Amino acid sequence: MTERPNGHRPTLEDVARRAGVSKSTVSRVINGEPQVRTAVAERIRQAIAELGYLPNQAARSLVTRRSNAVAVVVTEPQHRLFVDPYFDCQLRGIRNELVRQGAQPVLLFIEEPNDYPRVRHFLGGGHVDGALLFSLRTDDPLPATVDHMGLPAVFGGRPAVASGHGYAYVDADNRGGAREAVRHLVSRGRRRIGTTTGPLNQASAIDSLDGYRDVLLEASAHLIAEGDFTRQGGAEATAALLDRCPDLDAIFAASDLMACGALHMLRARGQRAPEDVAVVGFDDLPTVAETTDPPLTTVHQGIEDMRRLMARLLFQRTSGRPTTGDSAPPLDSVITPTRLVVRQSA
Amino acid sequence: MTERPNGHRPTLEDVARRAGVSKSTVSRVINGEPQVRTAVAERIRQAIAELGYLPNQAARSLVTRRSNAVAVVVTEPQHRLFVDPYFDCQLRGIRNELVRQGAQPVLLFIEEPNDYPRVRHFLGGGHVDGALLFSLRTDDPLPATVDHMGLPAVFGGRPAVASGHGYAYVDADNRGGAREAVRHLVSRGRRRIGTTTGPLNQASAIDSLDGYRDVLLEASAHLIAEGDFTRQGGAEATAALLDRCPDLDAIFAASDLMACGALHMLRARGQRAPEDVAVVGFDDLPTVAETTDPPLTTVHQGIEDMRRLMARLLFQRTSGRPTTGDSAPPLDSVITPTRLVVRQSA
DNA sequence: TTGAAAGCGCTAACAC
DNA sequence: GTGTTAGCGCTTTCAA
Repeated sequence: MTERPNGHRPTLEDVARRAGVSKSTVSRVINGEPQVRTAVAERIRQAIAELGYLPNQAARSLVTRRSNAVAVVVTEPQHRLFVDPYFDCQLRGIRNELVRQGAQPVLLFIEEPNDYPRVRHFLGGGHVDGALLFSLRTDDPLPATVDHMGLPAVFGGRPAVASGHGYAYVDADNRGGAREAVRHLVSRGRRRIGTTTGPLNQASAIDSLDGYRDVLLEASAHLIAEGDFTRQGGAEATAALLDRCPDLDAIFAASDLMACGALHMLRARGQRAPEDVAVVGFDDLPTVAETTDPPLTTVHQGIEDMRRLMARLLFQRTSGRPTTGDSAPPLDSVITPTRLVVRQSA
Repeated sequence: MTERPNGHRPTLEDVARRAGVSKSTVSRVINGEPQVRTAVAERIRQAIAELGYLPNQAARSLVTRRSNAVAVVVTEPQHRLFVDPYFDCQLRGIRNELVRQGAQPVLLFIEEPNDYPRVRHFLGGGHVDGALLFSLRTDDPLPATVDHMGLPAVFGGRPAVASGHGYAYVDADNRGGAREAVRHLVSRGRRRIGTTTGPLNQASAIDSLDGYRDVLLEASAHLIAEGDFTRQGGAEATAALLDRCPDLDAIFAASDLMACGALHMLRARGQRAPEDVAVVGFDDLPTVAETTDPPLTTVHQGIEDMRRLMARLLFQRTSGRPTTGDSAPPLDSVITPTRLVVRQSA
C-alpha cells in the first residue's frame, strides 16, 4: 500500500505540505493551469507521484458541479442486450465519442421496475453530468424524471412525450424507411405483404408500422404480427403470418434480427426466399444483413453515427454549463435519414 | 421543470426552510433515523416531494466516504462481450447480488490502453465503494492500481500477482476441472487428445492447460492450439489441430463456445462427433452446452453463483468500513469446485 | 427530539 | 506566480 501520512488517502493538503506550497498551487497544477513556475510544478508533480495522490472527485464536483462522467442508461433486460449486435453497435458509437470528449461512460441497466428509484437517485445525485438513454417504452418514467431534475439528457429514439421539454433525441426516420422498404416490395410485384413489428409500446416500432400502413393503406390486421426485434420473435411472428395468410408473398421485418428469424422460419416451412416470399429487414447491421442466406435487403440507418451524434448533442448541453437548470436549452433533436440497401432477399 | 427557489437544484437547506426545521432534522429523515417526531417527519417528506429534492451525492460522500455504487470493470473488447453468453451470465449474478445489497452497479469497459488512466481516476476518485474486475490479462496493471489506492476489490479469476496483496479473488478450479475432463476422455479410450486453449496470457487459460498436462504428461506441443475462448477461435484452433494430427480422436476445449466451434469445424472436415473425435467443453453455459448438436459434455462451473459470491466478498470488505486503507483486510479468496457433466459429445 | 457548528477535500475569487 | 479565504451541500458530534 501507499504511504498515507495519517492512515487516510492523501489529500491536496498532504501534497501541498510535501511540496512546500499552498493548496491552490497544487490545484492549479492538477488542473493544468499554466501560470505556475515550471520548477514548482515539477516539485508538485513529484509529490503527487510519491504520495500516489488521486483527487477526491466528490470534493471536486461539489464545487465544480461536474463529474466528467456520463451515464448510458439501457432499459432492456440484460440478457437481450448481450446477444443483440445492435447494442454492440450503439455502444461503440457512444463510447468512441464520449471518450473523445474526455468523459467516462458509465453503463446502467434497468431490468425491472425496482431499478428506477435507485437509478433516479444515481442520476440525480450528481454522479454524472448527463445521460444518454435508450430503448424506452412509451410509458417509461425516465424522460419525465430527467427533465424534472434538469439533468441534460439525449434519447436514442423519440420518447413518448416528445415536445415542450428540455431534452433532445436522435432517431432514424423509421417511418420513411419503412415506407421505402414496402414500396420496394410493391415495385417488385409483391401483393400480399405482411409485416413483423417490434414491441408496439416502443415508438420506433409504432413509427415503422405507420410507414408500412402509409403504403398499404388498407392492409388487413392479419398481415401484421407483433414481435420484439429478436430473431426468435421474428421467427414466431413469421409463423403466425404464414398461418394466417398462406399466400403471403413478402415480409417487411422491423429489424434485421427479425428478418433473419423470418428467413429461418420460411425455410422450415418449405418456402424459398425471395422466390416465394421476399423479405426486407431494418437496421443494416453488417454482422447480420451481409451474412444471412440470402443476404438481406434492408433499410440502412447509420446506428453507430447516430449514437455518436447523441453523445455530441449531450456534450453541447453539458459543456460549459454546470448542472444548474437555467433557461431552457435549445431543443435540437435530429431525425437521421435512412436508405434502402438492396441485396438478395427482396 | 421543478420549482427551484433560486435557479439551482434544491438543497437540504431549501427543504429545511420550507419545512420550518433545521438541516440536521431533514438529514435525519432522509437517512431514516428514527428519533424524529412523526408529524415533523411527515412535514419534511412533503417538502421534499414538493421541491423534488434529491440529495447531492458528492456532498454526501464527501463526508460519509461512501457512494453506494460499485464498479464492474470488464477488460475486454466490447464487441466480444456482446456476443458471448458467458458475460451475460456473469453480469446477471453480479447484478442480482449488488442490487440486493442496495448498491448501484456501474459498468466500465476497458478496451484499449488509453482507457486505463481514465478508469483509474474514476476508481480512485471515490465514485465507487469498491470494484469487481474481470478478464484480466496476466500483465494487467489494474490489480496493482486498486491495491495501491486501497480500493476494496474482488477479482473474477486469479490475478497474476496473486498473493501478499489486499485483494481477494474468486476462481473456479480450472486446473482440476480440466484434469477431470481429460481423464474422462482417457477413460473412454481416447488416445490422441488435443486441447484448444484460451489466450495464454490469462490465468484461467494457463490453469486449464496445466490441468490437461497433469493428465497427459508428455503431450506433444502439436496437440495444443491456442484460441481465444470464442466460437470462431475454437474452430480455427481445431482446424490447426486437425491439420497437425489427422488421427486426433478427442479435443478438450477451454470454453463451451470453443467446443461449439470445434463441433462445427469437425463437421466441415467430415469428422463425426463423438464417433471420430470426442469433444469436451468448459463452462456449462445452458444456452450453449444444451443446444449444440450433439449436446456438449462439459465441465460445469456455476458462473452465476461465483459472481454472486464475488459481490458478497466485496460487500464484506466495503461495508461498515469507509475508504480508509486501514489494517490489511482478510484475504479470503475462494476457489470453487467444478464437476463434469456428461452429455453426448464425449 | 431538535438545533448549532464544525468540517469532509476541493476550487475560485481575490489579494499580495 | 502564489497564498488566503470562503464556500460547495451534506453528516455528525455536541448542546440544549
